[in-house]
Amino acid sequence: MPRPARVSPDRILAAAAVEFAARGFGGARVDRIARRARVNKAMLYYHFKSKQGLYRALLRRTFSLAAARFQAIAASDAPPAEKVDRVIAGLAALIHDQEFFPAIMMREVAEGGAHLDRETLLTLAAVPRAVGGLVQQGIAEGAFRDVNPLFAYLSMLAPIVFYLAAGPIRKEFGALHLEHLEPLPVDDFVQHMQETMRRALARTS
Amino acid sequence: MPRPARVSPDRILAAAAVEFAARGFGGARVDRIARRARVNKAMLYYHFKSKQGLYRALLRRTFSLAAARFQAIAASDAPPAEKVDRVIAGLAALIHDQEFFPAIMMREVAEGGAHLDRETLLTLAAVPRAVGGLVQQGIAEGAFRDVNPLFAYLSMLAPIVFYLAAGPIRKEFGALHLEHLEPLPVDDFVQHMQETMRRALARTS
DNA sequence: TTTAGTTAACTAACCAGTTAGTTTAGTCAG
DNA sequence: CTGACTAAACTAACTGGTTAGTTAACTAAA
Repeated sequence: MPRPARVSPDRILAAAAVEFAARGFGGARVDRIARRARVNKAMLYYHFKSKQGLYRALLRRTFSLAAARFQAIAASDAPPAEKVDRVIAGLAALIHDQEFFPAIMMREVAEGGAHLDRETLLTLAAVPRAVGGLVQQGIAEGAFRDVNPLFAYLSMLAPIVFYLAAGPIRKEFGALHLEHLEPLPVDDFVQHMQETMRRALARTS
Repeated sequence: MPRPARVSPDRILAAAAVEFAARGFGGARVDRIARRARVNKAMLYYHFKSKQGLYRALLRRTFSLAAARFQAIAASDAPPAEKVDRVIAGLAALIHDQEFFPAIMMREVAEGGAHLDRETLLTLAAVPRAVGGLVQQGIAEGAFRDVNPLFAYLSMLAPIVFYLAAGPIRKEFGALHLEHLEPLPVDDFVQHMQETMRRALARTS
C-alpha cells in the first residue's frame, strides 16, 4: 500500500497558479513555486515530472472546470437568452473562485499554445465549443439572429476576461489619479455585458 | 557631430517586439533579440540601457501610436456611431501593421503593469481615455444610451485584441481538426463587432 | 583628438533538473 | 505481536548550462 502523501499536489498546483499567472511560463521560477507551496523542489518534480508538466496539469484542471460549467448551462432547459446571461455571470463567478484564471488564459492565448500538448489543447477547446453550441442552438430555435457562434463566444467572454485580468493595472492607474479609469464593481460590468449581448443577439433589430 | 548610427534602434525594437510578444518579458532572451536584429548585444545595452528599458521603449512607441489613432478619430466630425465603427476598424488595421501588439497588450495586462514606469503607464492610459471620451460625447449628444464609457471601451476592443492574439492557437486547433474553430477572415469579425456595438450603444432598444 | 558607435570576451548570478540518501507507513513471515 | 523488508514520500546539496549585464579595446567620422 502506498504511503499517503503528506503534501497534496493541490497545494503545489495552487502555488503554481499564482506564479504562472503573475509571471508567465518563461518568467515563472520553479524554486519560487516550491517555496510558496512549502515543498521541497524535488517533490514538485516527483509529482509533475517537469515545469511543463506542472503547467499543463494546472491548465487541464482549470479549463475542464470552465468547460463543465458551460456545458451544464448549455444542457439546461432555460431559454437561449437566459443561457447567455448565465454564461456571462458564470465566467465571472468562476474567476471569482480562481483569480489566476484570466491572467493564465490571456498569456496562453498570447503564446499560441506553445506549451500545450494535444490533450490539454482538447480540454481548452471544449470551452468555446460549449458556448458556441449554445449560441447555435439559439439561432436554430429562432431566438437569436444569424451570427457566427465563435464570434459570439469571443464578444461575450473576452471583455469579461480582459476586465478581470486588468484589475491590477487599473489599480496602477488609480495610483496615478487618472480620471474615468477607477475600478468599478464586477457585477456592474457583468450586467453591462449581459445587456450588450442581449442586444447583439436579438433577432429583431 | 555624432557619427550617424549604422544600426538603427528601430531594428532592435522590431526584433524585441517579436521576442517579447512570443515569450513575454520574463521568457524573452536578450541574446535572442540581439541575434534577430543582427546586432551585438552590447549595442542593445548602449541604446536602451537594460532589458526593461528596451521593453518600456517598445511599449511607449506602440501605445502612443494607438492613442494617436484613436484621438484623431475622436477629434473628427463624424457622427458618434461612425466614430465607433472607425475605432473598431482602426484597431484591426493597427494590429495588421503591428502584429505583435495584441500578444504584448494581453501579457502586460496579465502582468498588472509590473514592468511599466509612470511615463509608460500614462502613455497606455491615453488609449482608453481617447475611446472613452468619444463614447461619452456620443452619450452627451443623445446618440448613445447611458453606458459607462470604460465598459464600452472594453466591450468593443477586448474581443478584437483577443481574436487577433488567438490566431496562432486557432491554428493549433485547426491541426487537431476541431470543427467550428477554423480561422475566419478578420474583416468578418470587425463587421460583427461593429454591428454588436451599434446595437449595444443604440439609444432606442 | 574627441566622441559616438561597435565588438568579442567575460562574469557573477541564476535556474531547471538530478542525485544520492533518509524517513515513514504499510506488509507479512514467524 | 514483532522485527525485517519494501516502496513511496521526502530532502539537502549539487550540476551543467544559461542569462542579464559589463568591460576594455577598437573604428571611423568630424
